[in-house]
Amino acid sequence: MRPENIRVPALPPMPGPDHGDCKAVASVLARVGDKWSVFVIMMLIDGPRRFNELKRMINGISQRMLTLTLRGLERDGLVTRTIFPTIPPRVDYELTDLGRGLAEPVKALGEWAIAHLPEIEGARSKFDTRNE
Amino acid sequence: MRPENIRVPALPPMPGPDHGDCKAVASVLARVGDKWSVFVIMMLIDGPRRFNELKRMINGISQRMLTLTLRGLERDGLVTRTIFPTIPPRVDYELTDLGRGLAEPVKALGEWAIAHLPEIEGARSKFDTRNE
DNA sequence: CTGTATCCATTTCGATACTG
DNA sequence: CAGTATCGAAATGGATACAG
Repeated sequence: MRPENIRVPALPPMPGPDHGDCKAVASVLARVGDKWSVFVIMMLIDGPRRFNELKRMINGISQRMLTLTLRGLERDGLVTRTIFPTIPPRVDYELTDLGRGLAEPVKALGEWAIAHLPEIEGARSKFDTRNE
Repeated sequence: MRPENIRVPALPPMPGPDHGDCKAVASVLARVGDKWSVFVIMMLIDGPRRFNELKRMINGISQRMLTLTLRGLERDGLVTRTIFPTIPPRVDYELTDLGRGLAEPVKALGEWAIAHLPEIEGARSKFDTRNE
C-alpha cells in the first residue's frame, strides 16, 4: 500500500470550523449576559460616575454585586477605575474606548428588547396559560 | 397658602424615567445572556433543526439544558416546535420571525466579540498579572 | 428519537457586619 | 465614601436513569 492510499481517520472532536473561538466568545457574551453588566454600561455612557452614584442609579443592586460587576468590567478592559486620594475617598468609573464600542451593539439589543417586549410578553402568557 | 405653592413630596422609589421597563427588558436580556440560548439561535439561523441535530452541533450541552433552553425560547415566541408523530418521533425547531429579528442584534454582538477578543484577553491577562 | 424525573455538586447572590 | 469578609439561601447545571 502506497502512502497516498493510507486512510487518515476522521477527527471526531471538532464540531465546527469556529469551535476554537467558541469558549472565548462565550466568555465575552457571558459578561453581557450578566444581569448587571449591561445596566452599568448603560449608566456610564453619558460619562464617568462614582460608586455610590451608580448604586443609586441602578436601584436593586447590592453593594457586593456592584463591586463584582465593576471589577469584571475593569478586568475585561471595558471600564477604568480612577481613585482620588481625598477624604472621603472618591472613585470614578468610566467607559474605555473598548467599552464604548461594546455599548453600541448592546444598545441595539436593548432597543430591540424594548420594541418587541409586547410580543414577547404576549407569547409568554399565551404559553403559560396553554400549559395551565 | 394657595394651591400653586403646595409642595409635592419627591417620589423616592423612581430612579429613572425608563425604570418601568427595567425589569421587563432585563428579562429579555437574561434570555440572551443564558449560556446556551445564543448558540441555539445561531444554529437555527440556516433553517429548522431536529433535537439531536442541535445537541450534536452545540458540543458541550447536556440533554437537559438543551430541553430547558428550547422551552425558554419557545415560551418567548422565538422558536416554534413541530412534532411529527412518526416512529421514531421527530421534532423540528425553527426560528420565528421574532426570533430571526433577535438574531440580528445578537449576531452583531457576536461579531463584536470575535473582533475584540484579542483586546479583551489582553486586558484580562494584564489585569490578572498585576494582581498576582 | 425525544424527552422527563431525580439527585447532587457547584455557583451565584443578597444580607449583614466590619474596615480604612 | 468605597469597599472587604463571611454566611446561608437559592439558582444553576451535569449525570444518570427511565418513559413514550
